[in-house]
Amino acid sequence: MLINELSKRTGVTIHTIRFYEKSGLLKGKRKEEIKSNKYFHYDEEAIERLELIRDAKSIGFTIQEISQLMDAWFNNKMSLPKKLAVLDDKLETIESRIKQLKEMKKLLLQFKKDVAAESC
Amino acid sequence: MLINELSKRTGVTIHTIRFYEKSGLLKGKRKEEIKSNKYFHYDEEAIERLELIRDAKSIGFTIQEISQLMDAWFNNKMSLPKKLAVLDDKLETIESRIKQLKEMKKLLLQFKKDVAAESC
DNA sequence: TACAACATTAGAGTATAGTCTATAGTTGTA
DNA sequence: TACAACTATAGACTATACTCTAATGTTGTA
Repeated sequence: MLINELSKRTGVTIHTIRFYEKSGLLKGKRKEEIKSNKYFHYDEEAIERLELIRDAKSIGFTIQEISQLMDAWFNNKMSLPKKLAVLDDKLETIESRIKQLKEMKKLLLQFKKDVAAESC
Repeated sequence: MLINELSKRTGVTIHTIRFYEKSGLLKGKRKEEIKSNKYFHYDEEAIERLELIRDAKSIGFTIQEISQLMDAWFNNKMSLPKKLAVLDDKLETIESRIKQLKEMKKLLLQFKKDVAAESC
C-alpha cells in the first residue's frame, strides 16, 4: 500500500508517518519493477509498527526508547539474548513508572483526606 | 532565603527555578523593608512546591497539569469542592496511565514468551 | 575599596516531537 | 488530454520544557 492508505488505516497523518520514517521507526520500500515513480510501498508490518508506536507513546516512551523496542520486536537479525535484554529493560522502565504513579496516587489520596478534614 | 539557597536545598538549578517562576508554579516575594535591592525571597513553601513539581514531573505531568495541582495544593482561596475536583481529575489521569502501563507490560511479557518459544 | 559572588531581566539557544509549506513530479479518470 | 489527487524532498514553523548568555546592579569580605 502507499502512504495515503497507511495513513488512513492507522489514523496517523502522512506528515507524522514521514517523521517516524526519518526517525528510523519504519521504512517503506520502493518497487524496483516500477520505474516511472519513486513511491514507497508499505506492508502490514508498517501498520503493526505504527500501532506499537502509538501504544509506546501513550505510556510516555520517547522515540529513542520506541526505536529500541521496535528493534527487539521486528529485527530478525537481533540475537535472542539481546532481544530479551531490551525487553527486560523496557519492563523495568514500566515497573518503575507504575511505582512512581502509585506513589503520587497515595500522596493525592492522603492530601484529599487532609483537605477534607481541615474544612471541618 | 534567596534563590541560591533554594536551588542548593532542592537541587533544582537557578535557571529552572526562574523558568518555573515564569510559568507560575512558584513565587518569591520582595521585602519591602529592603530598598537597596530587588532580590526575591523564598520560604519553606517554595521548597515544598519544587518537591511537588519534581514528583509530578517524574510521572509525566506537564507544567499545565502541575500548575492545576499546585493550585489545589497551595491556594487557600480555592473552594473545597474545586480542590477535590482537581485532585479527582489528576487521580483519574494517574489511574489511566497505570492502566496503559500495565497493558504494555502484558504485551511485552507475551512477546517475551513468543520470542523464546520461537527460538526452540 | 577592590572584587568575587550573588541577584535580576531580557532574550537567545537546545532538544524533542511533531506539523506545515513549497516545489516538483506522477497517476487515474472524466 | 486536462486536471484533481497523490507522492517525494527539503526545509520552515510550532509547542513544550528547559538551559544558557549578556548586561547590569548589589553584597560581603580580605
